[in-house]
Amino acid sequence: ARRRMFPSVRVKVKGLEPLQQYYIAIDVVPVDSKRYRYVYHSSQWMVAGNTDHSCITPRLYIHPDSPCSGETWMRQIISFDRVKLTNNEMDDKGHIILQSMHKYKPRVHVIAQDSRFDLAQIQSLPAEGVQTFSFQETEFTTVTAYQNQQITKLKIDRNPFAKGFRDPGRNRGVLDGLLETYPWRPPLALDFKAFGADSQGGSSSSSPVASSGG
Amino acid sequence: ARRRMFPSVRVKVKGLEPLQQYYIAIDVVPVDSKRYRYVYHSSQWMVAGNTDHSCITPRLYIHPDSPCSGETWMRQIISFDRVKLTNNEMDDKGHIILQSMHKYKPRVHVIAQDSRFDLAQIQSLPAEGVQTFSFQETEFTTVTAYQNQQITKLKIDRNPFAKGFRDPGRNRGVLDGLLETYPWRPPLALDFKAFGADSQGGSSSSSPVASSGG
DNA sequence: CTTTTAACACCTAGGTGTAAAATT
DNA sequence: AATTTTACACCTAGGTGTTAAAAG
Repeated sequence: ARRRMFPSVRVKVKGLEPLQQYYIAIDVVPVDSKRYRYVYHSSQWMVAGNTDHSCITPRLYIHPDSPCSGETWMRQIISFDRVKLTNNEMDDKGHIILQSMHKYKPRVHVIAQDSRFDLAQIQSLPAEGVQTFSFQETEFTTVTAYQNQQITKLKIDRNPFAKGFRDPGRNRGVLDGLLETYPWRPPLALDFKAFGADSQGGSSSSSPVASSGG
Repeated sequence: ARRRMFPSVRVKVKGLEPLQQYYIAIDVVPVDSKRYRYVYHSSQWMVAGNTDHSCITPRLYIHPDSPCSGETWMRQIISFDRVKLTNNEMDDKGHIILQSMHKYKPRVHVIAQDSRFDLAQIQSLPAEGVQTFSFQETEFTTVTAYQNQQITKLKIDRNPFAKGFRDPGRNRGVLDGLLETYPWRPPLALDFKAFGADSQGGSSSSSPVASSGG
């Protein structure tokens, strides 16, 4: 039970040293210690209990282009479209482990390569030389089955692997044309599916160090 | 015009420091400066001209598991099954560039990670801390179209992606059962296809640092 | 009852040899 | 004539939501 995160986190970075080498990584941290349930008739997530996230260290996903010069990182959009989420706490494939029915927020880390440390295979963040960014609009709620039909529609319309479920003809939403014109989706609060069957979350933005859903 | 190398080079390593980090890489060097042609009626390659290889530095393919501890490297068979060969001298994808109708031999490099050098993105071999191995039986001749029907048969029988060309029924050769019993193929001198249409070569062995075709 | 898992059809993405066409 | 390129059908490999079954 592991699926890619979709929409994926995409960022632009500025202000790096052009010749310095950097690793760029992503992790996903809990927003709170609450468990949520989706109330269908009011179309919103409501607190349904407590959970203790305190003892688990989030797994780091190193961008596959790492390490790379500041110049190269700044020249392109950095896309984390291969990040995989799982609800299996025993996962040994290095995927990001999350609990279903909880709220999370991705963080992007820019890590300057430093000869004092062996960053060759980073398992945890170094103490220095790290800058961390996160974006309110990328917050999401994990699920194993979609709770919200708009999410299902967004995924089917946007994820190339879900093409088989697209309704041919007049299924195109009002935003479709805009999204094809503007690669950066405007801030939206969205749920999205990620686990064996689901997860719910939103992602998109543009900022000093911008982030946007794929 | 780029294809995977098949059979792929597979090696076992011994004698590494268990806790030391190593990169393991492969490159392919010319066996001589001759151009060859295949003489069908005598079923052999014959010299057909000269070429100057002297000014080109072979490209290095770093094993995707790099860097990794000596302990981990020694515990598994190291397979280079994603190595891609091309005859395009302008290739900018980092694939290994070879000329058709020439003889080549793969080399495997074991590179100890050394904090004095930045091995994070190796383009060329460092001056120290490298051990290089190669195996006579992995020598091969590059082609763009198969010259030898036995090679075609070997590829179709052994390469999962060529399954569509397998002849159902009594197409199985005498070695098939053996090969399924023993993962290490005995030394064979073989041609094989690798370019837009072809390359010819063999690969297999068992040695202090063993190598075998996939 | 709510939530998770597993099998499934349907896709994307890419690795095969083939055969015909193009190149040299 | 020899060699290379291209389009192709046929595979492997893996990412989708769906659905029914399983689990809690």
